[in-house]
Amino acid sequence: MQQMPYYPPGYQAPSPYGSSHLMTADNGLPQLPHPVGVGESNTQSPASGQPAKRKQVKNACTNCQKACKKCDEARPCPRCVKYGIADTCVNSTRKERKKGVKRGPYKRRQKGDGDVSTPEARTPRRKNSPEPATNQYDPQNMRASMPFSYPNGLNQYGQPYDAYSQYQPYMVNPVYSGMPYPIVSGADGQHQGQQGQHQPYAAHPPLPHAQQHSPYNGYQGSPHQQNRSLQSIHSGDAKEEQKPHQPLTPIPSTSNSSAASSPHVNVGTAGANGHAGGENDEEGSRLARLSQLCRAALDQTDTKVEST
DNA sequence: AATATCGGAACATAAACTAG
DNA sequence: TAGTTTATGTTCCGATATTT
Repeated sequence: MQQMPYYPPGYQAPSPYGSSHLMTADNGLPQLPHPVGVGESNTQSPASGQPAKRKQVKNACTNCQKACKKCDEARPCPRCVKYGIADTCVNSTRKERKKGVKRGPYKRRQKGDGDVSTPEARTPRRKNSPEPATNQYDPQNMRASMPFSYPNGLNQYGQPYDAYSQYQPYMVNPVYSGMPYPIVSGADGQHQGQQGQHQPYAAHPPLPHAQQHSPYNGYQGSPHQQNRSLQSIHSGDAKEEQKPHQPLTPIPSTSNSSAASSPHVNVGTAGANGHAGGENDEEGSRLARLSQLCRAALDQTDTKVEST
C-alpha cells in the first residue's frame, strides 16, 4: 500500500528507500537516522561533526499534530496525502503565549564562560530536568526571595498560591489531584483546546498519565496534555474513545493487578485512569472505597508487624 | 508487518529582563 | 534599546502496543 510519498519542493527524497536501517515513517517519508534524516531542514553539515539539529516545521497540520508525527510545510502534507486525509490537512492554530509572567533576576554569564552566543551553550533547562544546583529559580526559594510577588498570594496564573500546593497551580481538588476537571478553565481561560474546531475537548479530561508525569501536575493548560486528550478524541477512530487509556507504565496483566494490590494507589490517578475521571461519581466513590479498604488492610498489616 | 499510541526530548520563540 | 535569558508552547522521535 505504499504510495509514492509526496515531497514538497526542495525536499530531498532520500534515494535508498529500502535501505536496511531506513525506516519509513508513517508520513511516508523515510526516517533517516537522526540527524541526517532531517532532510532539507538540515542546517548543519554532518561533516562538521556537529550533530544537526532537528528541524521542526513551524506549524504542523492538525492530523500530524494529533498523531505526534512529522509534518511538512506543504499542504496537504505528505502524511495526510498518504492516508488520504488531505482534505483535512490544515494548519493547527497556535496558542498565544502567556504574557505578564514575572521572572526572577537573570543570572548573567561571564564572557569567558563558554560560548554564550549559541543556544547550545546556554544549556537550556528543560521542564523536567532538575534545577541546577546553584539555581536561583527554585520555585520555592525563589518565591521567598523574590523582590516581587504575584498579587494577593496568587500565582502567575492568578490562582491561589500556597506552600502546600505550590507549583500545582491548577490543582484544586486535593483528593482527586489528578483529576483536572473542575478547574479546566484556568485563570487565563485559554486552555480550552487549541483548536476552535475541537471544542469537545474543552469538556474532556486530559489523560491521566500525562498528568502523572507532567511537572505541571494538575496543570490543565499544558498544551501537550491538551493535545493528548485532543488526540484521543479526534483520532478519528472510535476504538480509541472506547478503549480505556493505558496506564502510564504498562502493568503486567496479572490477576492481582487490581487497585487493591497496590497500597499506594493514588485515588486521583486511579480515578482518572481509563476514564480520565469525572466521568461519573460512582467511579469516584468506588475508588474512594477501594482506597479505604487498602488503608484498612495496611493498618492491619502494620499492627500485625508491630505485635510480632 | 503494519499501524497506532504516546512519553518526553528537542526545538522554536515570545516575552521578561538587563547592560550599556 | 539591543542583546540575553528564561518560560512556554509545539513538533516529532522512538519505544511500545495493537491491529491486520
